[in-house]
Amino acid sequence: MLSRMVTGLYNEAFAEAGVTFAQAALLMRIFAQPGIRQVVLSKQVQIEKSALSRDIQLLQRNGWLQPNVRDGLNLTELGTITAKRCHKIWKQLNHDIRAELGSDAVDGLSLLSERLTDLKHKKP
Amino acid sequence: MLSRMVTGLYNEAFAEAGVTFAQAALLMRIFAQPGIRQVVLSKQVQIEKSALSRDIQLLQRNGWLQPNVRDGLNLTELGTITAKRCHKIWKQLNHDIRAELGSDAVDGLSLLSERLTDLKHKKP
DNA sequence: GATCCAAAGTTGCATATGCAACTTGCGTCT
DNA sequence: AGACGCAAGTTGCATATGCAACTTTGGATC
Repeated sequence: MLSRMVTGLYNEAFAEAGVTFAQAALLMRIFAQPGIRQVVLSKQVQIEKSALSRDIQLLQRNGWLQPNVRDGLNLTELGTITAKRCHKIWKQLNHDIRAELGSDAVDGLSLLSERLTDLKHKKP
Repeated sequence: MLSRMVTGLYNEAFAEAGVTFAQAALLMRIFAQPGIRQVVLSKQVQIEKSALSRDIQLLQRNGWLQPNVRDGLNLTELGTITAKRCHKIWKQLNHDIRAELGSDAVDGLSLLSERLTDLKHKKP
């Protein structure tokens, strides 16, 4: 479906930096919020805590995260470099996508995302 | 991210019929196009052939698909019933979602999807 | 008819994800 | 201090997915 196509595009772009899309998103957020806890992060990215836990372990294995994970997440130097690289790719990618698909379509997605998040906060 | 939320919603709805969102989509398509080949289906739903092959095996294990898969996919009676049930849920769900998120947002998604598909056809 | 090829399908290996059950650790309450 | 409990994290089990390598199969060629 749709998400498969989008994810495919993004993964392709980030492959250059040796990371997947999901990993890139995490790296950038940890970069922006050093010492963040898994619970908080999992809410931000809407990933189940167990899934996140595993993604984190993967980042660790790749040498991007400092070991003592349970007291907050912190990047290694290598991780920091990678995060910065990801951010550059990310900006470029967003730019390209707006160009290719049209700003209106992209904004539509953001709108949808907001409304969904609102729902989540009201309903459950 | 976004797709996680959406997928979550859809899975929740289809859980009632004992199927996941992905499985429901396949069942409905096979219902609409009996005897369809995996290659064709994989293009329609934009799933890699290997992933599809496994999804198909799963449908078989659940007793929804007839065994001789390599000569075209056909539902069993049970599968047909399930597919119909899925279709009902699907219609309901789309209706609800338009109501909750607004038709404009949903239409925006469709637009995006079209443009992406166009891209796929031009580029590669 | 035997051979060989390209397309279809499957399998090995890896990531990403969710739910439910379990573990751990820290703080509270008595 | 000691027992208890909740919140954070982890682990078991399952689906969903992609890429690359392999197998199978139905035809086309000769």
